This record gives sequence, C-alpha cells and structure tokens, in this order.
Amino acid sequence: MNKSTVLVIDDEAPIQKLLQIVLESHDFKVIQAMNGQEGLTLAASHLPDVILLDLGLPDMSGQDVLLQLKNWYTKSVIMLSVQNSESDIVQALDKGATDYLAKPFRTGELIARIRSAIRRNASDQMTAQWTFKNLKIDLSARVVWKNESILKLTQTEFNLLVFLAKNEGRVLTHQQLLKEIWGVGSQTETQYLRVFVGTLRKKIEDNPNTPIHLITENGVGYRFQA
Amino acid sequence: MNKSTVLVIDDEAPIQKLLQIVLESHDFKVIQAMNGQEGLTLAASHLPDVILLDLGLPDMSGQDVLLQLKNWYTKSVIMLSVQNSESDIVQALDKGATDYLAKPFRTGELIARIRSAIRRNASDQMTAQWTFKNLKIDLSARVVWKNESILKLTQTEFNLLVFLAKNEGRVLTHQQLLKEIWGVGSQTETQYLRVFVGTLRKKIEDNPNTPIHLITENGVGYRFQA
DNA sequence: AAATGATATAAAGAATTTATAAAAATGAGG
DNA sequence: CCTCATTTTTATAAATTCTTTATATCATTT
Repeated sequence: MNKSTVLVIDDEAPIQKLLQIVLESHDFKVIQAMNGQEGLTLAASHLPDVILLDLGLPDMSGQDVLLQLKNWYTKSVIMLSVQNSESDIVQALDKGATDYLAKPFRTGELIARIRSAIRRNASDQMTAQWTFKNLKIDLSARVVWKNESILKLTQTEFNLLVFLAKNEGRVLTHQQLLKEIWGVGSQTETQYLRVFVGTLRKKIEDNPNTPIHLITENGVGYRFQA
Repeated sequence: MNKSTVLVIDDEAPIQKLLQIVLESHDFKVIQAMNGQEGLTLAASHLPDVILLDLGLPDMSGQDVLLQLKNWYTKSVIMLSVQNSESDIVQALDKGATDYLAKPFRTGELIARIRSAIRRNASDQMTAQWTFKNLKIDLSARVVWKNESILKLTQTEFNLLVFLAKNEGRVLTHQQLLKEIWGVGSQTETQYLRVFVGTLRKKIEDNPNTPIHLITENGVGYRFQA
C-alpha cells in the first residue's frame, strides 16, 4: 500500500520539525510549507491526502488559505490553532475544514485524527450500515439497533444521529448541524440542538451523563465517535 | 414444513461456531464450508435456501465465489464483511448479492435478514408460507392464519400485509406503501393507510393498541417485525 | 472561589401526526 | 334493481413530536 501524504503548512520551525518526526515515524510522507503561498502551491503540485494548516501564518491568514483551497481541493484539511482561538476554529469548520487540533497536541490524538480524515477521503459516502460498539445504524432499513433491540427514534433524532455518524470522529459546529437538520432558517436556534442531543443521549448512551458516543465540544459543537 | 437450509462459507472457526448455534436454535439447517472451493461444491450438492458468504476467504476472494455462484445459483446470497470495506460491499451488491451484513452483527438482525432473504427467493414464491410467531401467511392460497384459525382479510388488507411482511425489519414510508397498494395516483392519501393499518391490527394483533408486529414509525411510515 | 458564559435537563404549550369510529360511496353478485 | 362487503371520506379523539421557557449544572476565566 502507498504511503499517505501529509502537507504541513506552518511557519514555526520547531513545530514543523516535530510533526515531521512524528508523522514519518507513523509511515506518512511529509511535505512542508512555511507560509500560505507556498502551501497553496505545494497542495496543487502534490495533491496530499491531508493538509495540516496553521491558522496564524505570516503572509496571509489561515482562513484565506482555507478559502482558496476549498475552491478545488476536495480532501481533508485539519486546522492547527493555539488555544483561545475558538471563534477562529468555528469559522474554519464552518468554511469546510475537516477537523481541528489545538496546540500543543498529543501525538496520539494527532495521528488518530489524521487517520480518520484519510479514511473519510476514501469512503466519503454511501454505506448503508454502520456499527459502533453496541450501536448499529441501518440507513436502508431506517432502523437503529442498540444491543439486541431496535431504538424508537423520532425523525429529527434519527436525522441528527445519521448526520453525526456519517461524520464520525469529526467535529460538527452548531451551525453545520442546525443547517443540515433544521435548514438555513434556524441557524441561531442552538437550544434545539441541546434538547435533541439530550434525548438522543438518553436513547443511545449507556450512561447519558457520561456519553461515549455523542461528545460535546465546548463552544464549537458536537462530535460523534465510536 | 421443511427446515430452511443455510450454507455458511467462512474460514473463521469462531464465527462458524457462533452461526451454527444461533441458526440451529432458530430452526435452520446449517452446512459449513471453510473456504471458497468447498463452498461452491456444497452449494451445488445441497442447494441451500440462503448462502452466507464471507468476503475474505483464504483460497479465493468472496467476490469470485459470488461470481461463480451467480452462474447457476438463483437463491439469496448474503455477504458478510468486516467494517470499512464499503467498496467491496458495493461491488458485491453490483454482482448480485441479495444483502450484506457487517461484522460484528447482532444475532437478532442476522435472523431477520436471513428470513427476509428466504422470503425473497423467487422460486419459493409459489409455495411460500411465512411464519411470524403466531401468524402464518400463505401466499399461494392467499390465506392468513392466526394461531389455529383462518383470518378473514379483504384484498387490500391482504396486499398491505404481504408487502409489509415481505419487507420485514425495514421501515416502509407512506409513499412506498401507497404506491405499492393503491398505485402512483394515490400517494398523498395517507389516511387510507391509517384506516387499513387499523383494521389489520384488529385482526392480526393480540392487543391492537400495543401492536408487536405492525409498528408505527411516526412521521415516516410503518414497519413489520416478527 | 466567584463570576460568567455555555450546556443540560425538565416541563409546559403548540403543532402535527396518528387512531378510531362511522357515514357515504362504490361495485360485484344475485 | 337491490344487497352486502368493501373502499373511500369525513370527523374527532388521542398520541406524539416539536418548540419554547425556565432553571439547574458544568466549564472556564478572572
């Protein structure tokens, strides 16, 4: 099997060095760009499987790089950001970033996110069945199983669960969720989400107050994980 | 009534053991093959009603087994696969597999899918007799038994019940049901459905107000379960 | 530790969907 | 033409789901 290629766009040399060592030790091919312009060029010439994009670049903002990338690049973009830049992250995710990682990051988590992003490239759509531990979603039958029994979900609950599960491992912002489930007119009704995430957790989680599947990403949105 | 025969083609001994126990306890006759070649031989000699075929076999790929089977075997083939092999699954369905199940599977679902696969066997349609708990549907005689007595169903009631039972375990939308039973012109007449589901429940359910077979899926449609 | 903002939960009211009964229409068989 | 079983309508009651409000809990920052 071919190595997957990761393009890292970041102006901090120590971070670049660290990422190179970590990624290569996990059998990724690494390409490095020290600024936004170089990043865009290398992305076009090498078509990496994943791009790690720092939000604070010297020549242009990470947000602008992301916008330009999104014109033609269809694979995953993971944002890197310092802490306390929540609004930047949400903005980036709303613009179509796949995921984000706050610096400093644990390497285990970094690798996990990259793998999950690559997996999504390969099989973006069109499986009608997912299994997550004791939970099974059968899209073609429109049925959700927990252990050996069928869960009774309302339409909204089902739609929400499917959208989250379809994007397993990835953060979805409040905006993205609201837009998908309730339509563009309801993107400010964050409370809807809280209510329905609550009822969903009661049904799919063994311990609804310590959820293992439907995770809150404070200030950003929710994430579904296996 | 004769037991249905299931041929399991899988090289993993624990899976074989599990399937044998589960299937025999549900009154199926089980034949086992540990590789593709043996599977093809046993399929030809025993003509099973359903074949469970693992995608990853030691001697030849499940896809090739499926291709060879399809030359002469007309009954249902259910593919078994580990997760994350969506492209394999799509390929298998393209080649004519009836259904697929991702490992690990819940036994309840497995049984449901095998039953529904048997029901779909074209050659069985002539003498088809489906049994769900205390309910027996005889397609050729157009007769439905509940416990030991014959139910008197009208044409529409019978058609509706058969269509639902044929799709046991999956939700059928109002649209699908109306289109099938009343034709494309009546797809907005949801009230027809409510009336007939009501009369059907009175006849087939022990407690029509807490149905166990004919389940309402609010806002979507109805589902038949055994 | 207090204050702030974000999230969770419960519960009421509104809106929609479903169930049931019963009346009107249809149509086949005598 | 009449009768009876069946289907189609109509009306209304019951159940469910969605939205909204209120309050409690939790996380983060000072």
